[in-house]
Amino acid sequence: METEEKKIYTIDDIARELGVSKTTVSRAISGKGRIGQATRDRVLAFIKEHDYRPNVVARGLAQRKTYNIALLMPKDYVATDFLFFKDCMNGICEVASAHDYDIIISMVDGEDVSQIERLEANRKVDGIIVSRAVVSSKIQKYLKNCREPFVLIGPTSDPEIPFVDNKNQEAGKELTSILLMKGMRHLALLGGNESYNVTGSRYQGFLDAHQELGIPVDKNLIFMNADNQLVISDAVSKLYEAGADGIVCMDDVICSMCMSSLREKKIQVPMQMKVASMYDSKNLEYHNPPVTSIKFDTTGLGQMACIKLLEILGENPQEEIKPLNYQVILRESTQ
Amino acid sequence: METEEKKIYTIDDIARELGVSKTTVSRAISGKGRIGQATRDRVLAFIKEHDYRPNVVARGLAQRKTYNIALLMPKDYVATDFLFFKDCMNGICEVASAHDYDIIISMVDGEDVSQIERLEANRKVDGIIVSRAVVSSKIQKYLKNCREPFVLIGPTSDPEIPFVDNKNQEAGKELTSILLMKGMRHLALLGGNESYNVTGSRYQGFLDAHQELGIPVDKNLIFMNADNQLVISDAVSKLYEAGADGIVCMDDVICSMCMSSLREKKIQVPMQMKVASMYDSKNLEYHNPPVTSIKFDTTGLGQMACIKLLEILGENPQEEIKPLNYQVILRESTQ
DNA sequence: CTGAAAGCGCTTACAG
DNA sequence: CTGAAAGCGCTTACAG
Repeated sequence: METEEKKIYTIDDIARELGVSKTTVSRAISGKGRIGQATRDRVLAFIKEHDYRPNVVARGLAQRKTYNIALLMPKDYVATDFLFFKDCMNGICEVASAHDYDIIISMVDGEDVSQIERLEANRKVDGIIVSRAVVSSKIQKYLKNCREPFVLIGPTSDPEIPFVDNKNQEAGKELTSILLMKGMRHLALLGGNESYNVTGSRYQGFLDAHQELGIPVDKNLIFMNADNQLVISDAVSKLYEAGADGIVCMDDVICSMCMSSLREKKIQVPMQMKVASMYDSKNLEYHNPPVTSIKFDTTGLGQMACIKLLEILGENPQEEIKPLNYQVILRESTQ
Repeated sequence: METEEKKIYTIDDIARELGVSKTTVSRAISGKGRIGQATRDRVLAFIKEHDYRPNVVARGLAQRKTYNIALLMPKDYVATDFLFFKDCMNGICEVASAHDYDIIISMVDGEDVSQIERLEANRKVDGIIVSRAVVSSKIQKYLKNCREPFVLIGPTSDPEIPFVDNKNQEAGKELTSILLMKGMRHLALLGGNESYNVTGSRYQGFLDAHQELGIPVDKNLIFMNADNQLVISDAVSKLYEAGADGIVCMDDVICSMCMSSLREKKIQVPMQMKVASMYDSKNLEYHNPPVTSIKFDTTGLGQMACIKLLEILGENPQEEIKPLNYQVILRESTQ
């Protein structure tokens, strides 16, 4: 009686074959509404036997949901961020699919909001996850006027915006503490752009460690907005002359530039200068020498972002909200 | 009269306000079916004025389409592939959104087909693009039994499967030929992971060039699975001692690691050793010296994959089907 | 050229 | 506990 090798059942087919109403079938599947145990079992058995899967799109239309989540990614990003995005996406997809949501990706070109407009107009998603590096204040402002709920990955200064972020301050403190405990007394800091929140958090962690151990911070060894080779090269010369015994870099890119400055100036690492980074990347692992750094749980970050969004969407994610954690990895550069 | 600041119109609202039937509105929008010019203009004007956008999900349900395309990505991939996936995704998304399709990503873990099963069961996509590195024969077989149409990015030996691919073998042959014609006679090869198809194609290109020019290949200079700094460093020492006069690296990451090994060992490029890469990246361009390599049009590859799938889905992509090409860029490293 | 009606495959008050 | 009916927002034969 089947037309093809494998018939796709609808809820109507099932209702007819079982001699019940489709209301009943729907209830057996969703678990909502009262239904007799016997009836439910019959329906469920039939469904299992015939491998019936409800049409998610039709359900979505009736419920005014899509079961899709958009992930905003930057159209262009530097190689260093690759690991971050991959791990993050894995985390997001994992929890999304566990809740039968799918991820629609949208590539955002700089501050161009046209792709976001399109997303909103098409109404194919229930919410948006905005990944780090897409988050400019212009984009944030645009999103707030959107009707779509959203979650940011990365810091935000706007208290109304839900976000998830790494424990930058705690991690920065821990890394710094370890260096201090290893005996360094004149730590320099190469900080990133001060307009980023993450810069502030990491800086604070650096200060916290000094304070806790009662070791003074030498302000002359602190260089913020060190986001290009020239500034860094200059800073490295100065801090070396000022007698620094170690350099804490706020991220892997700064650290790479710092390492090549040191190489250029023939300052030996770790003999003449220790180096550590507050953000890990494969690069640092393979540097010569390998660089001590903090490894964040990026997959976990993606998971948390998705969980948070699902909560906003009214789902009840069963996943435990584990605090995001990190590891300090001590490599040759601080030995 | 509006409940919210911005009312979302449905096709019913428009029909009512305009005193026509929703059939008419639908026709004005879709352009299908006969409709008077005057009526159409009225409808279109109203739509524009009120910024009406049809509900894509509802349309999909009626048309039995989803306007979604799945992109299968490997859950884990090495750094080497990062640029490839990014560019590819950009190309795919570009074409897709020009045709009002969205991309749903699905992370495939090795040969685990459960994510593909889920995609199929949920019926949220009209077709699938399978990116390189996901394509195992097991996955191919599974997909052929799926009801979803699909296109592969990367090579396949199955003539029934639609695919797009870079001309890896031809390009590898061309690059190698040029080096041989420049007089090198002892070319070493640093190859990637042998489980990837692309590794085989590039290796074959390397062999083809030698064969065509009647120059023997020295098997002692061939190192496969050279995907980390240690292996590469070791290989570089060996091939140098074995008298190699040039190194062909299968991709940009291998090449970067190769270059830093050479620098460490104080082997001068290009004086003592020529270096070339079978896959370009910004890195290589900015290396010191800049490295000769093959530049593929990866964005174009993604575009073609999407165009091909859209054709299979019965769309009429206006994009021109330009043959995928590559450039050999000769830089200082082989001079 | 235009419209009433049925349908896509579900959900969900409402009534019994 | 169960079902008939209306509805989600569209499309598309069919009839005029």
